[in-house]
Amino acid sequence: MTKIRTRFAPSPTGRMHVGNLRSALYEFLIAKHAGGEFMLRIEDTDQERFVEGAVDIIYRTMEKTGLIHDEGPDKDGGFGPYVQSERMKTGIYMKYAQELVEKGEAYYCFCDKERLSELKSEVVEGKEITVYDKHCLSLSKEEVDANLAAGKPFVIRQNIPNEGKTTFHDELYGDITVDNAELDDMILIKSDGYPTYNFANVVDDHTMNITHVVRGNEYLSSSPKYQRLYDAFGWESPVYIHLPLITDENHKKLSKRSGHSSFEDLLEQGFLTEAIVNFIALLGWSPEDNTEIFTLDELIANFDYKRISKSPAVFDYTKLKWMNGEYIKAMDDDKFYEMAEPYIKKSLSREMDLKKIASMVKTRIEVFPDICELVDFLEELPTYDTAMYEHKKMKTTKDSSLKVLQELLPKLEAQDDYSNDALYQLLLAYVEEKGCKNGYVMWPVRTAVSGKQMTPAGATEIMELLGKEESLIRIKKGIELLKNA
RNA sequence: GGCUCGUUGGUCAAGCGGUCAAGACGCCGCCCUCUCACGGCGGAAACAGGGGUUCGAUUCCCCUACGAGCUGCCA
Repeated sequence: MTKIRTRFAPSPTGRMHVGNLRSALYEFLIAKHAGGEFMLRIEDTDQERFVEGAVDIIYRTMEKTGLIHDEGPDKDGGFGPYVQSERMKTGIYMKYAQELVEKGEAYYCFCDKERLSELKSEVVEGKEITVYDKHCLSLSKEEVDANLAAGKPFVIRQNIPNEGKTTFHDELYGDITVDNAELDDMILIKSDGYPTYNFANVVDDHTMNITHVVRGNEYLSSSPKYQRLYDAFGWESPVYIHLPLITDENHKKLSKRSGHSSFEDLLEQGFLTEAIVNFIALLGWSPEDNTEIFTLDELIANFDYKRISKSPAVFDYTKLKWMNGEYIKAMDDDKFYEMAEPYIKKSLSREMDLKKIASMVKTRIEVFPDICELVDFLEELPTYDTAMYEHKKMKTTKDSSLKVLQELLPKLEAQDDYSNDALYQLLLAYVEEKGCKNGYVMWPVRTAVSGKQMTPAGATEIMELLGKEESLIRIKKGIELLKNA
């Protein structure tokens, strides 16, 4: 049995789309699960869409996510070059295209734009659909040579007969058969000399010994054409695994408009790399048991590609957030503090125990930017409505709150130890004295000291952070507000 | 329009002829509690429709509906 070889073959056109990242992940997992090799190939045959720096994004993303390739432009494994524009310079694509021409499986086409536009076309849903009429297939060898000698621009097209059927096999979808008449003579070599994706892909996958071709579902309907190419060359076709689409909440192909279509978008929104990888692994695949949290190594161990789903999956941002929260909660405190610190500092200029704040906030966020709105009240007491003092469950009213705060004020002024424990004891003693519920006094104090309906900490913890001076200022402010209410 | 693929709760999904149709997110309720969160417990919520095949269909086949993808000198 030969070693499994998969490849990730992105086009350097910008950010790393999550669909692409998932393809890379699955390609990596399929290879690694079987102890095989995972290769990176850059498909830059479209010079128009090439984006400067996009290749770096690809490298960076793969390194960050841990999808380490065994071979690629930066790691020669003997199958290079690994960049299609460089492969083109070796003449490989033209050589194979000409082989097909000789076999009658492809032909030179000299039709210009004008002629092409005269072809009968049909407009469906705003899209123009034209089918090439094989006009140049009838050109004689002499005519072709003459045109070539004259330097006439040309493309090379695949010659697909109008009769018969073509079948290919997909591991997930089974055998798929189409009438050849449905397949048009696609272009193999463009007029700029570059191969099209369709052709380069087949030539490269074969010459680079790729055993399993893993790609998005959008290629399913053109696969018969690729199959014909393999057959024409007499090459054994690879194992095909087409992946279900990832869609947005409207069930449309995930696009930039969604705001979270790329890996970089998600990082900017405060997601952890591990959580993102974990989440997208589960978009279209599930393990035998109900496990949902996986490290990359665990994914490698458990990934069985036969369990990949066939139907499209909606990218559920809410669940991603939940999963990110799970990763945050599982993080050790030092690591969490390190990552949380910048966000805490962003909304706090006062001197405070940042570590304490970090630990308070840890179980309350899903994404790091959540921290800001959680701690902002520590910086400055927000303006708040005195209606907040009324709480049914705590049995508090504005009047009762005023009374509690007024009675507590002298005690708090006399108190020097503003540690959480000491403060808590002090308030508890007052509760016992009054014979009321804890909340009856905690609620107004917390409200006065935070100005918020909910906080990531209790009243006394907040006072500890704030310190005596600021705590008293806020409580007095509360009393003022209640008096005027 | 044609072709291809798909269709289990709102979402991710298990299921691969006989189940009270898992689990997770989200939602709701209760408990815990110095508010919220965490944690614990519980709840509502699904096999697109119609024909077959079968003793028996969510599972197999066909049709319809719906959805998506492709139909580029883009990948």
